[in-house]
Amino acid sequence: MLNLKFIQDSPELVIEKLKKKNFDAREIVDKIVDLYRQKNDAQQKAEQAKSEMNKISKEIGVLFREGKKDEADAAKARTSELKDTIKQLDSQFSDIENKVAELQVLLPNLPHESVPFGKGEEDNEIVKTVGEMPQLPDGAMPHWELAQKYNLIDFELGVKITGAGFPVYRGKGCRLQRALINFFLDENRNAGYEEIQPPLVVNEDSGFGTGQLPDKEGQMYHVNLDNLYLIPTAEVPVTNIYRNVILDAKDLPLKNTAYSACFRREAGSYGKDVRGLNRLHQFDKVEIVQIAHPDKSYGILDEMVQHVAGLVEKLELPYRIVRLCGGDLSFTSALTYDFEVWSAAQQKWLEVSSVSNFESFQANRLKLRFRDENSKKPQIAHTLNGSALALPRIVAALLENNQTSDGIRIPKALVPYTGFEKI
RNA sequence: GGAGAGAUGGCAGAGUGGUCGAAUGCGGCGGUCUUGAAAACCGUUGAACCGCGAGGUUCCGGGGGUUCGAAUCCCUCUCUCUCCGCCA
Repeated sequence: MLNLKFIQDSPELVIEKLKKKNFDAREIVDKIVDLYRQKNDAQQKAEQAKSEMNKISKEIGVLFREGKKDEADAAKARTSELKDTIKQLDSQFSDIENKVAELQVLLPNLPHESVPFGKGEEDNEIVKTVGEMPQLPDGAMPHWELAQKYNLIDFELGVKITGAGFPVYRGKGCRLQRALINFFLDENRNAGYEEIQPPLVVNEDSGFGTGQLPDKEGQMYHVNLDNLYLIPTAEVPVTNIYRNVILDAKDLPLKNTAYSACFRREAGSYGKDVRGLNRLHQFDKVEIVQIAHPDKSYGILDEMVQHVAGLVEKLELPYRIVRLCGGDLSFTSALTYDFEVWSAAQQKWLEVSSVSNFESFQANRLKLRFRDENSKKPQIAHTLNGSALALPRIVAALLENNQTSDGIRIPKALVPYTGFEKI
């Protein structure tokens, strides 16, 4: 969420910048500014009254100790009115504060300067395209047919056991999965990321911290009985490691990587692009997360983009990097680069990674701060994350792009992990 | 699932109605000493909000209550730990 003082100080800037996200913030911002003033007013009055009350209470204490009971009782009489006033001002203050907090959470993050204007996908900016699109042999198949032909993935079985979007992998399909996970984790570790194995289920506070709650509740599976949520990405538990933490500036940037299963309800997205591995309710992903000094976060974003590009290149997949336009940018992100790989049989670009700088948006919610030697006060850090990488669409592209008349070729970098060169 | 205990500063751990934002120890930071370091000694060391400032307010798991006054008493919720049972 955006910092209150910042909204108060530059309301027009907030409104102007959010236009790029096609978000009309005027009404909310105006209300916040107005309420903020009221809040401070109530706070000052309440604090003044409390200050007086504290003073009297202390006096009474002294009087009692000196045995001056009568004087003490007289002083007590003076407090009853003050008590009522405090109660009233306090509730007024907290009412306003709650309202402000409710409104504050409705404002999306401000987009970065470089974010292009636009409504949706079609307005995203293609930063670069790398690699050659393969010419497939006659009779080339989409990955769901290949998966069946080589007995790698059974979608029907998943339906039986759970439902659509929960595929069952088997045999070499499983080994390919494990190979990718290990490959990604090793590559990330070599790039300085510490590996984490987080819980796959999180509480409400964690969901709020990274921005899934309260607004996007419908996207997560909810365990009603315990009021816990299945994670939609390892970003949630990993970033929440640092909730309510004050870090030392010299420890920044902090780099973590984690493999996890991810669970997404994907409500409302049925029908389109859900064939095969294109969109699942459960999938595997290796995530990278960084906690950064605000001055460094954009340099780090570039570094993360470079790192992810390296992974895709080692897998020999044609890809492109896309800078999301304002309309396609997520609620929490300031700048996002999507990685899309070419799925040769589907003749489609598939998103396999999303690398974002959230600046202080998540950190504000998380109360994630760091202490600088120069500044006495802790300040809010920046958070970034990206997929490195999400498996299903990588698998889809690998199967489709590398199919030959006598099997599916495994990219060289992956062979030490799979233990076979061909499926 | 049954029974019990507990939640205090970065950590450990005192504190059971008033000068307690909180003893003490460890850790951190600064200094003295030293060629340097260790040890020892001295000092210092939480956060949020309001205010131009002086300063003020709040925070001892969350919420509510009693009281002039609550870390301390009462109610309630949550969480953690221990033992037993079951179990990967």
